[in-house]
Amino acid sequence: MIRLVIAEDQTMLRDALATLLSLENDIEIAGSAANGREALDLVRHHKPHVVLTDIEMPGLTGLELAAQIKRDGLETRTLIVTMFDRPGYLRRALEAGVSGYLLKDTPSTELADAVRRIAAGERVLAPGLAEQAWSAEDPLSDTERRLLRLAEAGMDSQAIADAEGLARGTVRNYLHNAISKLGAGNRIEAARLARERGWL
Amino acid sequence: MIRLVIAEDQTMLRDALATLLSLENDIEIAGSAANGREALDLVRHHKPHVVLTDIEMPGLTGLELAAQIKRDGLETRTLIVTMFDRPGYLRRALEAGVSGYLLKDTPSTELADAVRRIAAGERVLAPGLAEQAWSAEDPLSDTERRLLRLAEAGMDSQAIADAEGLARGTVRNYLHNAISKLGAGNRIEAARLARERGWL
DNA sequence: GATTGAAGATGACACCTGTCATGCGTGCGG
DNA sequence: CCGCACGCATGACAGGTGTCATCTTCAATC
Repeated sequence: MIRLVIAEDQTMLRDALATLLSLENDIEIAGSAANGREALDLVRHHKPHVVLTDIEMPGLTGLELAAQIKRDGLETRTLIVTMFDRPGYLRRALEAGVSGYLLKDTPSTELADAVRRIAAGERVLAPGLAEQAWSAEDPLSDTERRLLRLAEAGMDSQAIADAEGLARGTVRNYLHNAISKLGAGNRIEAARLARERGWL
Repeated sequence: MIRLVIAEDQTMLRDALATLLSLENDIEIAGSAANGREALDLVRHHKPHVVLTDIEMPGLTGLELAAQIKRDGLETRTLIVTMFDRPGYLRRALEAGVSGYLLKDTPSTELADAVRRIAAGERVLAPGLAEQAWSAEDPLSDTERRLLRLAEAGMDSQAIADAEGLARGTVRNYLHNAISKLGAGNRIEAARLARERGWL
């Protein structure tokens, strides 16, 4: 019997997946969580064989959840199920030590099978994503990424500088670096490109 | 027996919902589609009592699907299930003549009930969204909306002017109008605000 | 036919951005 | 210890942006 914890912030999908998987004879749902923090508590308490998790969740992302489970030294393996086929995400997922990475447009019939294979110690990757994973390294530094996110929200250089305790000119330097690394023409395009590639 | 067609572009959620709802004794899945065009074909062919559809789908959106069903004079009622609680969406949905509007973080247990009530001719709205619907009218003109979308992608005023056959100054005037209507500080913030409210 | 109003254009001004050269500390490997 | 990269800052310049007053068309309306 495979013990499974589900973490997914969309209630409807979470419920549906739980119902679906509980129909399998060899899978038992130990619990389901609407955010990463709850999921971590459930994993620590139930020590399931597999945790099936979304990436983008309030509080703690699925990637951070996976990393924390590793750090705790738990045996629980992580299966990421996400909407995004952005190259950067898969790379960061593998670095976080996940055992599987599927897209939300995988047929649900393959899901139970993926859970079984992961419980058995195999690695399951969405087909066609494997090579793409190492295609382009994320060129952004942490600071560039952080400032780009603020710029994306519409803050001007001065506002970003105030928020980050930097000088206005320094903010523009960082954004300039990000823009040129990404081959963009301005901060808006840079943010868009970075987001498309999963670097934001 | 309620005949139901499902339209949802995420395979996993589509499958899961179909499985879930087919467990109900009084509901029968006549078909499921991954985009609006397919859904329209299925509806025209099967004439189901209810079509459960996402909004954002490739090709034909759920709102356009609902409007087309009305135009065809079919009896099929539409139930929108979407991620977004943007006020503009609900307003446009009601204008398109839908019978129900639920969010994807509704518990899936309420879904079958919503389908039944819609089949019975009732109207089902996500709680708390009802009043919000008419809260803020979309203040943007079509041109402002179009130019704002281009600006959002990172194009500068000159590039937008070239693309739209306008003068650079005119583009800036339109964006200025959009910015001030939305109470934003610049075009980036304006685009973000408009998108959050469902006006883009 | 005169009036009104919307859509688009122009020009001017202050301010913001992108770019680049340069300077200053701090820490780290040789 | 020296050098040197790195993070951060400064100043300057060209070009982009936000704002506003004003003008021209052109179609709708009275």
